[in-house]
Amino acid sequence: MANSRSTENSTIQAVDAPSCDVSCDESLVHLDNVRQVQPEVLSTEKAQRMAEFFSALSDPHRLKLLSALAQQELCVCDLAAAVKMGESAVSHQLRVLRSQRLVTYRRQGRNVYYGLADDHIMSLYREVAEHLDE
Amino acid sequence: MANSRSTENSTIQAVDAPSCDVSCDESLVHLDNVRQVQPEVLSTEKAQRMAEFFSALSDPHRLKLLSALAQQELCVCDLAAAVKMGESAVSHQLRVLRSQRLVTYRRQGRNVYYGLADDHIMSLYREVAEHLDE
DNA sequence: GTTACCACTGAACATCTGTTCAGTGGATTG
DNA sequence: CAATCCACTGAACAGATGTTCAGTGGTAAC
Repeated sequence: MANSRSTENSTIQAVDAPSCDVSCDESLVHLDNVRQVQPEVLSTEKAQRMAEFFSALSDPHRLKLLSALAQQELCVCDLAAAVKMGESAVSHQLRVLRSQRLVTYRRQGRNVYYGLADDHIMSLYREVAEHLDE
Repeated sequence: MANSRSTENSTIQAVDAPSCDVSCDESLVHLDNVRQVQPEVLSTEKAQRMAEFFSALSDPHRLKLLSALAQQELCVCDLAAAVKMGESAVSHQLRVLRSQRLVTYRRQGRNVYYGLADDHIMSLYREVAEHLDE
C-alpha cells in the first residue's frame, strides 16, 4: 500500500475531505461531477465482497464444476472425472465455491455429495450467457 | 491475451469418447452419473469466455469504477478522483472493462468519456448484491 | 485391528494480475 | 509551433491464484 509520498505528484493525494478533495484543484478535474458521483461509489468493503464473489466464478474449471452440478448432485471423484481434473484440484476449487455459498455438500458414507446452493445462480449464469452472445 | 499455447494439453483434450473415459475404470467412479452429466458440462471454450467476463468483475477497483459510471458518464481523470486511484491504473482497468464490453467510451476534446455499456449489467449487479445479503 | 477408499489440507512451484513509473500520441490553447 | 493537458501504453515489480505432490483424517469392508 503506502500512498504516494511527496514525490511532487498532483492528482492522487488526499481525497478524504469532501470539502477539499481532489488535490484541492478544481481545474484538474470536474469537481462537481466527482462530488455528485463519489457518495454513490461502492464502499471498499462491499466492493471487496462482491469482487470475491465474482472471483469465485472467474475460473473455467469452477464454471465447469458448477455446470455439472446444475445437472445433479455429484461426489468429488465423479466431478473430477466429469471435468477432467485431479481430485485434489477439485477439492481445492470446491473450497472456493463453498466459501461463496455457491454449492452445498453432505456426507454419505465415504462420499461427499455436492450440489448447487441456489437456483439463483443459474439465472445469473443465463444472464451472462446472453450478454456473451452478442 | 495470448491464450495458452501448445505447451500443455493433457486435461483439455479428448472429451469425445464416452466408451472409454474416466481412466477406463468403473469401480473408481459412478460411471453412469458421469456419463449423464458430462455432455452438459460447459465446453472449455465457453467456460473460458465466461470466466474472462467474471474475471473483469472480480476486482474491487473495477467494481467501484462501474458503480461510478452507473451514475453518469465520466472522463478518466474524474473517475480516478472518484475512486481514488492513479489515472494510469484507471486506464489499465478501463481497458479490461472495455474488452468485456462493460463500458462504452467517446472522445470529446481532450477528454474521453466513459459510460456503462448496458443496463443489463446493473441487473446483474443487483442480483449479486441480493445473493450477498443473506 | 488392518486395509482400502474418499476427500481434505499444506507446501512448493509456475503463472497470472494489478500497480507504479516513465514515456508516447492526440487535441487544445496561447 | 510550442506548451500543456488528457489518456494510453509497455516494462518491471510485488502480490495473488491454481496446480501438483505428499501426507492426514474419516468411513466402510475384510
